[in-house]
Amino acid sequence: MPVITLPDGSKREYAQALTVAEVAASIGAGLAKAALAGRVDGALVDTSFLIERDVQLAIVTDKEADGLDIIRHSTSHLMAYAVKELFPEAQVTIGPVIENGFYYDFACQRPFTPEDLATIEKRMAELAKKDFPVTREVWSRDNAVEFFKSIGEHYKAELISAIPQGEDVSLYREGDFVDLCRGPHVPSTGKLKVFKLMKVAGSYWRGDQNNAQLQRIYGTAWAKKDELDAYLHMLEEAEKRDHRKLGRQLDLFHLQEEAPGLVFWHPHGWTVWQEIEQYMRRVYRDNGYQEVRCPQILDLSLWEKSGHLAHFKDNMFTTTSENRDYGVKPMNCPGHVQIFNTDVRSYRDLPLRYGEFGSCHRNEPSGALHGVMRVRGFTQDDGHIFCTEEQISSEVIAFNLLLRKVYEDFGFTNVAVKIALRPEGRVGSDEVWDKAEEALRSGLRASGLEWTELPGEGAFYGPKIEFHIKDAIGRSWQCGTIQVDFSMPGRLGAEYVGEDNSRHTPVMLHRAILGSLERFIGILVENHAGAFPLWLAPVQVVVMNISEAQTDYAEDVAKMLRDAGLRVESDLRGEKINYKIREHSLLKRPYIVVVGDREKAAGLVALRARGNQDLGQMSPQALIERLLHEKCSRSAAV
RNA sequence: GCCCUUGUAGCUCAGUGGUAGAGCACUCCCUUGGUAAGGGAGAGGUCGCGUGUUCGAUCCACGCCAAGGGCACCA
Repeated sequence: MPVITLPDGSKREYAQALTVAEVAASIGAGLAKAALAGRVDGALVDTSFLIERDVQLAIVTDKEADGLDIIRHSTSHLMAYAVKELFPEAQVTIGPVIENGFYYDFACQRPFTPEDLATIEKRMAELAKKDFPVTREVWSRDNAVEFFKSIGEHYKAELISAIPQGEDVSLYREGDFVDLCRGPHVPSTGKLKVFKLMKVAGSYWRGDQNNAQLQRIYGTAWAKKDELDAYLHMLEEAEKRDHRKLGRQLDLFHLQEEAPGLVFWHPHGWTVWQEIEQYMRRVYRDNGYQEVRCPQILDLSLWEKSGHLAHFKDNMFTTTSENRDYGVKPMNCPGHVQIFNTDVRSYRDLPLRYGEFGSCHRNEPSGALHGVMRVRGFTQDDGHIFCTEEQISSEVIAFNLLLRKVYEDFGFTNVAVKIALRPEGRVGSDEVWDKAEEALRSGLRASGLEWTELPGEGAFYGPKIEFHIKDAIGRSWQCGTIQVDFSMPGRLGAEYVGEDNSRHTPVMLHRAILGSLERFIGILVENHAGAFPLWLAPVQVVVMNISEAQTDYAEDVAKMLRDAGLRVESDLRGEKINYKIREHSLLKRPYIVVVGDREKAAGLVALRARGNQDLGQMSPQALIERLLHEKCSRSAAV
């Protein structure tokens, strides 16, 4: 007779086998009502699961992450049910849980419109209200295939056919709807109360663009209404800090039809860029890199040799002159190798590090473009380290440290590390890949970092470590990378003379900290919602007069600040002080200096900081000291 | 590249088969005001581009371009 151990350690003995739901009911009516599923010896099961032996059991409710996932999963089935009722010709495929919600992919001739979403959502609410029991059935694989074929669900039949013969599959039934699913699901549709369909999109069957195009409907689902509201509010906030919107509002950059994926940097945006570039230039200098600059176009034969042409022909811009074909540089590495090759290098020269603010062009697919985050013309803080195999580990360790320091200076501390391993299409033998992958792992181990591994995601010439940073609203972006490359130096004829006085091929490490300047600035804009820390702010302080009588004094103050190296704007227009303050506050200027008769008479300034902070009066010298200190510390407002 | 949606003034957006409208921004005038919008006047648009249907197209149809949301891709 089963003895059930609950999460608090208490044990309950029952006279006979019983379901999770019955255990919940025996504990209390409230819990019985809240029960969405059970966790039996760590495995999630339906509330209908029959317990026949001694187990550890937890009743899963919407208070925990697993419960919410089950709600989301069941909501995706509910949506499929509604779609099948409204559009019987649609075929169902898969409908997994994702962050904050779920989606379901349908094969359907008729495209779903935004209006359809409202209709589907309404039907879902009706079906939920009917509180259909959601029941689990176990079928043999072959019967299931037969069944789905018979009801015209060919995608489902294909999915089940992939399951090994002889295995059973589970089907879930709610009302008139049956779907293949591993489960578990909520006990009845009435548990699904808080959901919203978000958008329709295209997708591919099994994620392969050679397959049929499906229609995906995304939805979000929550345990409580206020959680949904909070989520929708968060999305609104995210929209407000969209870099494309802020880029226009703050006059940082623009894009236009004639130059898809190419950025026009305006004076304010370029100021931010320059500040970052100068900072990174110091990083190069202080860490043993020599800055270089290579041609924008190179004879196609070089890209053939490097292997880039074979892999990325369709994504390269080319140009022709006097019967010669050139490739616009999509990468800086071959250029750096050319510089390396201009001299006989000794093992004593290694590691040799080159850095470049490398302007690259890649003809990205039109659908991939996204503001300044994914563009066709971009600039990498690209560096290449020529070294020996033995030096890889120490270089990886040093790079790690450096990257963290840089990210911290920009206000990013949440860094996720991933290793992308050998892809299917690659150059080099398996032994070389083994060596390269292990070199990266050992570098991370030595740095004391944790990482996750991404099989198949590496570059064609080598594995890479990727550094992803999280912005202020929790989105993750890949920025930094370091990649081991045993192939390209050999392909491009790079050599050094070793201690043994014979020639060797160096290892090449490709590395970038920011990734692309364009993307990094986009992330910075969104992370700070346009309110740049003082050292990056395009305009650091605005000086304004209250009336014409203080124009000269305001100009004097502005000059003092400018002479101290600060980026100053003065606003001496004959507008009311309220109006001017509002305008510059909306532009997120860090500091506003106001001078009226009182300040002029006393030789002082009144200081106002971003976020409605009145910092009172002070002398221009004290102001300068304060701002210079904050600027150098790179911290947010002191 | 694929699917869906969108494209009207500098920006945000209304609108109509009979060659267009608001708010903000802009220019000028009045106001010289002490910490987030003072008042008045004015200027500003080949309605993304092209072809077709029509007596007539910004509106309808088709094609193209670009953007947005996804998918696929990302050296």
